[in-house]
Amino acid sequence: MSNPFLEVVSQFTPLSAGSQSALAAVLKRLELEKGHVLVRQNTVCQWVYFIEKGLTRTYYYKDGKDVTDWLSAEGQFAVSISSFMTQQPDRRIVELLEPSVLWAISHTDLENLYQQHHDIERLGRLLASHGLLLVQQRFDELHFATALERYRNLMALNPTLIQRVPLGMIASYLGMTAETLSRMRAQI
Amino acid sequence: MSNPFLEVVSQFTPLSAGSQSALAAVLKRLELEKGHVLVRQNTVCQWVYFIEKGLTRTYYYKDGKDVTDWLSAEGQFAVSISSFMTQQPDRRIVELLEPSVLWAISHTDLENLYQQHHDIERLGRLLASHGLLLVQQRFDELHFATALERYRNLMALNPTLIQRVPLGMIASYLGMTAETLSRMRAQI
DNA sequence: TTCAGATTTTGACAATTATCAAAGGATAGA
DNA sequence: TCTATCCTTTGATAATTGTCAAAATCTGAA
Repeated sequence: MSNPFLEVVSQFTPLSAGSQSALAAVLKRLELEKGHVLVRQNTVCQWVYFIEKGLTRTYYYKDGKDVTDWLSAEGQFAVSISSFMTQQPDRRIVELLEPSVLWAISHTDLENLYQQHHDIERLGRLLASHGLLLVQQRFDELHFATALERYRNLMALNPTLIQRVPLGMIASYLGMTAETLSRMRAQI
Repeated sequence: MSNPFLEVVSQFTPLSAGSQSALAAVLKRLELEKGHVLVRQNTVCQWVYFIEKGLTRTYYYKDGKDVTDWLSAEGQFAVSISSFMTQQPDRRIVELLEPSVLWAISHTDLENLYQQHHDIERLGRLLASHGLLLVQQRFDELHFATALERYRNLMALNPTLIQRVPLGMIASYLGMTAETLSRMRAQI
């Protein structure tokens, strides 16, 4: 199994040879430069992207201010979740923070695969469940943690992100201003 | 289709007659009094509950303080999500805020149904996806909204909750203290 | 109906975090 | 190498929200 996407997802559930080749047949490999926009504002997200190499940021504008919603790196997925799931436009923008190698599947292809392969439908369920847990973890962190606790948490769980992503975006990701994060970093 | 659970879930995806009866065969109807604990602290959540009538609260203790994580009413589900999905103990407690009529499915039964019925696996995927959207909505709200915005949002989206749930729990659900919510309510 | 206990409100004050502004550093292209 | 631009830091101040305490109100059981 030479495809990194198949390697990662088969850790969620084993896939039959047929399902693997059906998936491989619709996967598109992309090499894109830093700054490339995967999903434009207020459009329908038609693709889900698996990151072989690189880094993506999902963000939106709230009252004119740039809010970093999500960051994804190697082995993870980048997508405007609500838009992909509902096939409705969404304010979320997905862009590359680094030159990246991605594997893309279209919504249409994925729906067809779900219809035809029970094990791929299962994979979809497990990936959605896993995504739910990730969002819940971030929600918990925001729910009653101080700015310092949130920063410490990120340092513990994902220290490399702090080196790869500009401070202002990390701050926004953590729900605080760049000034607050800068001060926190100074006093640790 | 006289089962309220089947009526609601069939809005996500149509189920074959066989899948419907297989689901009906493992569903257990429960009538429980207010205050009943569905999921105890630090135990594995073995059941997912569909609410025909009533109201549940999911909460946990953070630094000795009671944090209301989620509220579910008629037509929704109550579960300690991460515990149910991972089958690991979790700090979340699920209790009834009102006398309730519930339909329960065990994790084991559900896994078997997923194996045997592609359309139930699909239902699971769609319910997980839908849950993901709900958590994401709450996350967005917490991310860069003020306490007043969050309260207004709840009044707009779910005004009945405010009448059915004690103020202190609503405040915690919204990520603020009871005093702050009380003051907000006074000045509107 | 009455009362004990729980919940909500109000007040005074403190802590946290945001905002605005300006200075200091880093970075990439000419 | 130089410079324009962007990013980060620092300072002063303001706004928001939390904490602690006490009073007011509500609720349910005897």
